[in-house]
Amino acid sequence: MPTIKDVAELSGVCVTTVSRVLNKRGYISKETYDKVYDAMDKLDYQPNQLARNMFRQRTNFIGLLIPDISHPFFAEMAHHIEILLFNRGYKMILCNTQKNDAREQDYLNMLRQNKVDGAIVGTHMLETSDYKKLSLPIIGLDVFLGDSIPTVCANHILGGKLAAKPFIDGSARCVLQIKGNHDIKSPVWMRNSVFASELGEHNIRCIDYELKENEFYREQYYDLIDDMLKQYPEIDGIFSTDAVVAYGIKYVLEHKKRIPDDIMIVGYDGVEASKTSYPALSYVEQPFEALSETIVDVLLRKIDGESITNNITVDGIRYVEGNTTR
Amino acid sequence: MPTIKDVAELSGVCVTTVSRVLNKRGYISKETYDKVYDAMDKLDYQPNQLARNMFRQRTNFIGLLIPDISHPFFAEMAHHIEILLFNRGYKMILCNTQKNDAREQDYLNMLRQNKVDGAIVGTHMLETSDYKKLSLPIIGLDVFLGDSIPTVCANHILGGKLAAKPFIDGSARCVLQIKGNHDIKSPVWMRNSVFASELGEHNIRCIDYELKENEFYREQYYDLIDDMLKQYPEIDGIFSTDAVVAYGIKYVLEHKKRIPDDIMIVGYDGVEASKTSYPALSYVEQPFEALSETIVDVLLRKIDGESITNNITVDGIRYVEGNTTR
DNA sequence: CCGCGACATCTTTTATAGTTGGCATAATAC
DNA sequence: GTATTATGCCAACTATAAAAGATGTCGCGG
Repeated sequence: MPTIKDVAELSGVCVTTVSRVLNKRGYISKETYDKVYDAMDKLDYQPNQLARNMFRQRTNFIGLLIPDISHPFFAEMAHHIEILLFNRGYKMILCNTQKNDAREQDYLNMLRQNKVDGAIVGTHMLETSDYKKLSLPIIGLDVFLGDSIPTVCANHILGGKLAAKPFIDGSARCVLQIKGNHDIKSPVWMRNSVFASELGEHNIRCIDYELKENEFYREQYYDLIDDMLKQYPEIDGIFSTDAVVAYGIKYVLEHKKRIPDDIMIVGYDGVEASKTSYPALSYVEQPFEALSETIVDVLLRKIDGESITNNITVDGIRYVEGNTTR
Repeated sequence: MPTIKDVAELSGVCVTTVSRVLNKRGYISKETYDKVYDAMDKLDYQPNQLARNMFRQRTNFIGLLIPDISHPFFAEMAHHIEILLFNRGYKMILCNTQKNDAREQDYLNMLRQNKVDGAIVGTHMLETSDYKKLSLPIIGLDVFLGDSIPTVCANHILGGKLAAKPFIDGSARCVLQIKGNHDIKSPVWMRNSVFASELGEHNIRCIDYELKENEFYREQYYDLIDDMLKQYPEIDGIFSTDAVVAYGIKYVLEHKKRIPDDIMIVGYDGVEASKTSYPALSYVEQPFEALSETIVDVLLRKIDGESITNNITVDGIRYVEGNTTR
């Protein structure tokens, strides 16, 4: 690989002059400029970013720490975030923690050692103090990581209300709510409590099932729904994320119950699965683009030195009516 | 951020000794070793990888170049690849090209400039020469990138045969095959030609539709199926990737046709969608784990200097019988 | 026509944070 | 007395950036 030195030699100037041509700094004569560019073309020279980064003390790398990229919610977020970061000159290091705290710690150390400029964190098994001491611009995606770290999330209070309404309007009597594992401190659980209390106000029974920490493998969702519906045959509604209710629809249809007549189903998120289901799923859609824009915007502002510590709720969550509700 | 110098001062030894402790090189007494580690703990010291990488001339970074992480096939591959890379001490830079050649070129330049040790490429809009001149260990994931770059893929010839069999066994008469855009040089198209010729041998008509270059937005699949089924009402079978046939099932059910009695459907890939569909999809499953293992293994061997240029077909593709075939 | 400042152009030097090799210098062990 | 262990010191090295310095040219006033 040619270095700036090779370019300097070939074009007959000193290294600094080449550097100044590259960075458009100081005075350069047209003649020198052309000579340098000719040499760079001839050598197919690409400046070494490692050296640049070392000097500049910044890398334009951003870490994305999530439990699992194969989960559609995170894949969708990663998709949008990557586009926005790319457009603003940043590169993304993908870190899947697999909900494993050792991996999470390893990745955090790696990110520090590699001097990433910032991180977007959508998981945490570690203590908030572990994040605080990173002294790195961080944004929490749907997770609380401590006082000084802003959390960006959709309006999950409204989300919970929107999800409850079709069950209320459709006169449900007993709704199964399958929730994520609440050991993680996250604003998304708001939707679960709001959902339950909204139902309660209308005297609709709400059966809560909280997924265990290791119950995030999606193959387990089907069996879980089987268990719950056998234990509570009176259930006539299911509310959970798209990924879970996708198995719910399959289960209900396979057991010859009618949707929405016998059982109503409402999803949360608005990923691919909600668009391909038949009957068409009624779901609460998260504002993926707005979330991503806010996250990237706030993170880059933090990187540029702005002090932002307050949590941010992004508007745009909405209910999409399908045929799984009455 | 503390540097190796700070650690040296606090522990009362010289920088060289700290470096020796860090890299387990030369003679170090237990006493010094402990002193240095104490100081590192106190300072919360993390070695600067930029400086290390610069000296070592390698970064342990791998670029993953794919069209779109929100596509379930790539999300699933990325998931497995990331785990394998992490376990072997490598980090992943995620590069979504969005099937845009300018972005692809930008990303390739970035990867060179940042001195990644290698790349896994699952897309290409550029010329093979653009990849060749990178002089970087690269593995093609389901794409041909030129003579010197090995391509890893599943056995798509067998895949095509497996996909055709249920249509033959179920006495289909006219099958719609929706194919990806063939402008990209890829071994996956083998399945399409094998599929068509297998059907041909049994006098089953095969209507091919090739997606246009810009027709990879999944929202368009539904309308496309609508068009095709209206144009050819005699169609009694559909074969395409899971992502496409997910919309196919929805469409067929919405139009009150019966699956598999009126229309048989077979998917390809074996992503999440194939597991949640009702009726349960019959599909050809790609060996995601074996593919990922081979890709990572071959790439890391190339990085370690082995010369590997031959393409590799991974075994393990199989047909999973569901209820969308007779 | 000379002196001086302003400006253009390019070079020298130092810095980024770590690794490594060579060599010097002890102390300890056998 | 010599081999081994342990550590320090210095310089060279990775590829680039930038502050400071050197040199040259030009215009203008005296």
